[in-house]
Parts: sequence; C-alpha cells; structure tokens
Amino acid sequence: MGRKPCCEKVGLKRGPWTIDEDNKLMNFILNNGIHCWRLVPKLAGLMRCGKSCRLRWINYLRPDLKRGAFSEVEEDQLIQLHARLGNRWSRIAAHFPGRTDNEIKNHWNTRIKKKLKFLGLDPSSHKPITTHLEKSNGMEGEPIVEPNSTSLREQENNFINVVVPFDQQQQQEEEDILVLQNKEEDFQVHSNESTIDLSHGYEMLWETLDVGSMVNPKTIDPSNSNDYSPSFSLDYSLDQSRNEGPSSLSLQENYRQCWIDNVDSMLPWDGFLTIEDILYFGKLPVN
DNA sequence: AACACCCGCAACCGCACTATA
DNA sequence: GTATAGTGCGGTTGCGGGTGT
Repeated sequence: MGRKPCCEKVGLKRGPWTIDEDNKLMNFILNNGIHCWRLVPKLAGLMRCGKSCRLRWINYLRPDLKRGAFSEVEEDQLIQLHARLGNRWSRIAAHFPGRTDNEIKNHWNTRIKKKLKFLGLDPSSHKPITTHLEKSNGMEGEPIVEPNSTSLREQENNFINVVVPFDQQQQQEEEDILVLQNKEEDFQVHSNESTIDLSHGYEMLWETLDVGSMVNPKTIDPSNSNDYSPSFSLDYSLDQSRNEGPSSLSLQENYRQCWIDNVDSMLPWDGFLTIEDILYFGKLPVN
C-alpha cells in the first residue's frame, strides 16, 4: 500500500512565492501561530500545500533569519561540524543561529565542496584524495597543493586550523550542549522575571510596522510585484547603497532589520509560541 | 548583441520518524 | 499492533542571473 501524498496537488500553486502570498503567510503565522501546517494554507487563504508553507516560513520568512554571505569563521565551523556529523544538515544548522539547514546544505554543495576539492580533500570523508600518480610516487595522503601559490597556502593553513583531534571535538560538542542548556535556563529565568507585557508590545509592533512592505523590499518595484524572485540579502541592499548612494531599497532593508531586531527581542523564536501561549505567559524576556 | 554555458539558490519530492487513534 | 496524519530531513531539480565566447 503506497503512502498518501501530503496534500491534494490538484489546484495548488507551485514555484516561486509572490509578495502577496508571503504577506498572507507571515500575517497569518504572526497573528495565529502554527498549530497544524496542513491547515495553515487553508486558513491563510493560500493555494499552497502545508509543506510548502512550512518550508517558505522556515527558509525565508522567519524573522530571525541571518542572511548574507558566510564568514570565514562560519565556514571553518561548518567544515568542522560536517567532519563530525556528516550530512546531518539540521543538526549542523543548530550550531548556526539564524541559518537554515537548506542554506547550509546549499553553501556546502556550492562552495565548500569545491574549496575542499581544491585543497585535495574528499568533501565527504575529509581525507586527502589519492591519485594513481601519488600512489606510485609514495605521495599517498598528501593534499594536492601548488606549493608556490600563496592563496592556496593560506587556504590550506585555514583548513589545517579547522581539523582538531577527536577528543577535542567531543569536548567541543559537550561545551555546545552546555551552552544550549544555559541559554534555555537563561530564557526561563527571564520569562519569569520580566515585567514587559508582551501582548501590549505585540499590538504596538503591528500598529507601527507595515509588515507587508517590509517582507520583501522589492515591493517598491511595481514591475516585480507579481512573480518576484525570493532572493534578497543584506549584501544586495549594501551593494545598492554603495553603488548608488542611499536608496529607498536600503531604507526598506533598514526597516526590515529594525523589525527583525524588535521581533527577535520579543519572541522566543527557537521554540515558537502561538499568540495564545504568549498571552498566557504574558511576559517577555528582556535582553 | 546574441547565444551558450555555468553556478547559486529556492523550492520540490519522497522517505523517515513520531504521535495518536 | 497497526494504520494514518503530521512533520522533519536530506537529496534533487529547475529557474534565473552572471559570465564567457
């Protein structure tokens, strides 16, 4: 007996999300929370399957997302974690607040894989790639690195710094767990002690902010309003302002960042609460 | 300028896992 | 114990923009 599809595909929209759809989904989730993904598209008035809504929220709409290029530190950490955890992207993503597993997976497949191959390392095993020539020369185990290339040497050094002994890795993993535990405890303490009324703050936030226009800054371009590409990064707005001076686009992004900061400080996104839950607690963590 | 090719990334697909009836 | 629903996860696909010819 075959498995039923996650939803009826007939009549459902697929492909890139429009601004209107994003607004509907975002407004619905922020107002109602998430109880059941299958019901979300129906209640939000979207012709999408619940799975698609979930993915869109997690990978793009979540306000705590950190966009933009990976830093060298992040890349090093990613390589280290991949060596330990393999392709368990969600577990790896847990070490990068604001990054999604999809984003990390894409970054690995497009950049880091190449970087490691360039350094003569097998991206899946993290061990040196051996060739027939190397084996016959007794060079097995040596990365293929052009000795006179400064950039290559730099990259190699960077990578060597990343590879740490296994016991050290275990220790690091234990430390990571401790940090997470401390964060959870910290939040619980703040949740109880804080005196800020969340429901009031929530209302104020929505009164002062036009989420719809901030979800994607391309809303300012009427020609893009129907089928916009979902790609937007801080880099984009920075580039715009660098090349053309202050633009409405970068202003939009500033507003968006401001909104993210506000919401981020208000809501415990890691364990997403519904508005009912929030109102029940009635308190906010204080930064 | 036009075309082909490449690359990055968002979105989709299907399987796995868990909870529940 | 079994079937089913709901959700999470990892692999893959395909579109769109960038770059080379």
